[in-house]
Amino acid sequence: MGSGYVTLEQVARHAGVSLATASRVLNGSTRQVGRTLRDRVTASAHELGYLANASAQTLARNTSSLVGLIVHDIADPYFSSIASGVTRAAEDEGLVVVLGTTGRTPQRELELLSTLRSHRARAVVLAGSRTVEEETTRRLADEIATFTGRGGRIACVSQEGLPADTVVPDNRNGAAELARHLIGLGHRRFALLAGPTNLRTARDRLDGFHAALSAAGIELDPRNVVHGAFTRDGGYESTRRLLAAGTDATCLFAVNDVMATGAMAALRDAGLHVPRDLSVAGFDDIPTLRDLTPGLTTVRLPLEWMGEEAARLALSEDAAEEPQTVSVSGEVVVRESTAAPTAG
Amino acid sequence: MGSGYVTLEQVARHAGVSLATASRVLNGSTRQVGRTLRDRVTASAHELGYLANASAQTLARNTSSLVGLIVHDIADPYFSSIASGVTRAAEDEGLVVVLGTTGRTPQRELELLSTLRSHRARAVVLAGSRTVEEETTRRLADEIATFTGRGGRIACVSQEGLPADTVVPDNRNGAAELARHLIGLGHRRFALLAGPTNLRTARDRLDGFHAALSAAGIELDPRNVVHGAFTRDGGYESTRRLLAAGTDATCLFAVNDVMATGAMAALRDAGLHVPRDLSVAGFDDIPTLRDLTPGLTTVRLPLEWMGEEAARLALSEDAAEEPQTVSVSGEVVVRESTAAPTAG
DNA sequence: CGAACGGCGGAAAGAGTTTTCCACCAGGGG
DNA sequence: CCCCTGGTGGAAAACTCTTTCCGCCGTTCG
Repeated sequence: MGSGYVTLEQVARHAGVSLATASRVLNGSTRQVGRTLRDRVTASAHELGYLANASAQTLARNTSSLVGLIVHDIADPYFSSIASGVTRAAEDEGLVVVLGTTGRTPQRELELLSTLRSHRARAVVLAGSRTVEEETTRRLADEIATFTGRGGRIACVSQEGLPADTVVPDNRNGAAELARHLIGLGHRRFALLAGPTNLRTARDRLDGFHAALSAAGIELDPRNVVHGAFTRDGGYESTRRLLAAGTDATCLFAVNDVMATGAMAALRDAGLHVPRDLSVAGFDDIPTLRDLTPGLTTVRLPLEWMGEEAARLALSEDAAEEPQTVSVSGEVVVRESTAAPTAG
Repeated sequence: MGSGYVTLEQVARHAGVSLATASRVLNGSTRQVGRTLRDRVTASAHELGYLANASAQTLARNTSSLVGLIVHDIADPYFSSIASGVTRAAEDEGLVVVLGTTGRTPQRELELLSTLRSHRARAVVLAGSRTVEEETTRRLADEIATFTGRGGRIACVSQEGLPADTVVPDNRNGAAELARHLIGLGHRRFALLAGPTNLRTARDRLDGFHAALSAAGIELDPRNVVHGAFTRDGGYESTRRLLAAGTDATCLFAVNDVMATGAMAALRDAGLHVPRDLSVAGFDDIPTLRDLTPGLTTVRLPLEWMGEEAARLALSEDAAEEPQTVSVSGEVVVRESTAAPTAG
């Protein structure tokens, strides 16, 4: 019946053994089966083309081989790098990755988590920065609690403050170190492409940058801080607004690389030369963007590694009582998009 | 027992109805349930926090809500763009995407397909070019036949010749059109970054380009055709070899954008200016690479759309007897990386 | 030499749904 | 007044495995 699928029972019958024995030979590992029967079963299974029904196994074992991966947008190289690490780690363990994309909708994130729960996913990696809004964070925390309460494991990338293991880049220090480097080049007037106001990651990078400026006694003109989408086009748009309003900055810091890319495009379109007219720096060191010219000065994050590490955390058996946090520091990578400000 | 999960039976008992009724209210749609009981059931389900067990449903219904997506490398923007389209289409249907990465190993591709079969995936999208090798293609075709024979559906992106629906870019014509444009600019001596010798996509683009040259009476110096990996680093390396051997070409065509990116980097490192010293063109129009400078002349493929379309094909109910092929044509996009050859 | 034991095979009880069939009830036509 | 019909609820089989428990056999210890 079952649309042509061979069942374990058929294999057992073909081999002349019981269901239990067939199961023990082909899947279960707990108990030994005698050489003779073992061979008969494997031969039958092979001959009939048996393939275990994963759903039935999940149901019977009450644990699946699924690992969830939730990202905002898989086409964004930031997330696809993380995804690459996650899949590598999961596939190493013989697990299967379920990919969900939120499109940056908190509601969708909850739905996905619930779907994964209904599939009894063994673990979930949640990538993508949280907003600072109380309400959605609380609901997400609830959903996470339910998930872990049911025996699932969760790890987050870049989302501190949730009740789960977390791999979190040191955004503040990375941005601060970058700021110090730029100050060292001689810059004093900065413009900031700050991203969305409510995005945690954006805010942390901003804060770190700002703190370093303050420490150096540098004021930041509020008109030089412009908010916009966390995307390439957001960077482009923000930069146009900045230029339209007129700016005295000699250096522009975009809180991520894709925004910086948009900024460079906008500057180019405006006939400005980087770094001669304006220095530009980003954050993340997206691999695909390493070939931009001029090369983008940025803060390198080991994105694939972060994905791998998150997956490892989520899959580790030693369920620590307290959520662990792995902090990863960024490394300032100096390229040609930044230079000393031209005199004047 | 079941690690805290609420079962349908508990809901039924709580609502004072039978299992069948509860199932009909909460999941099945075939039959009507009276208003009173319906409300009681939904109320109980909500109160107890019921969430259906997807594995049990898959088992009982004998069809799952999983859609497989197999790519070579999710960090490659080519694949992540396609993946973005596939996930969008799948999520629109309320389905869940299972992501598998092959690392370009044919063996791994077979394993993944088998895993997806064991999960009773409803459909699979297979992205990534095939090699021209008979043996692996045959085995893949076998596996695909088994899959579809069991009621699954498969669609391929960019892999003609398999027994499945296919979305295939018109690589030959795209490359030919690009060649004609370049010839129109005045180029006569071309160098080709040809990618791996055994990769179907690479070969088709090569052939199309070559055909257009021949049609224009242009000879291609075999020493100007260099093979290498289909990656950014492959492009870099191939270009270095080309330069080391010395070349008289005025225009370099890389069979995909990421190789072209590597080529531009290598040229830059060699102190050559694009397009003054050498024009460069690619293929794909990867979104993330649109901000390179100089802008890369290339052939645009609607990658996300191709992923969506493949998913739609794989999910369409009207299982046509014969595999369908959707051909998508590329559009030459002219940017600054190509120019007329400098006199001399 | 009897009893305890260790190893291995099988029967059967789940795991959580869906779905088929049957039963019941009210209403309408003969 | 009886029978058939249409609508609704329930009992139970099915889906495919895993795993517990039980029984059998041949050893080995006391």
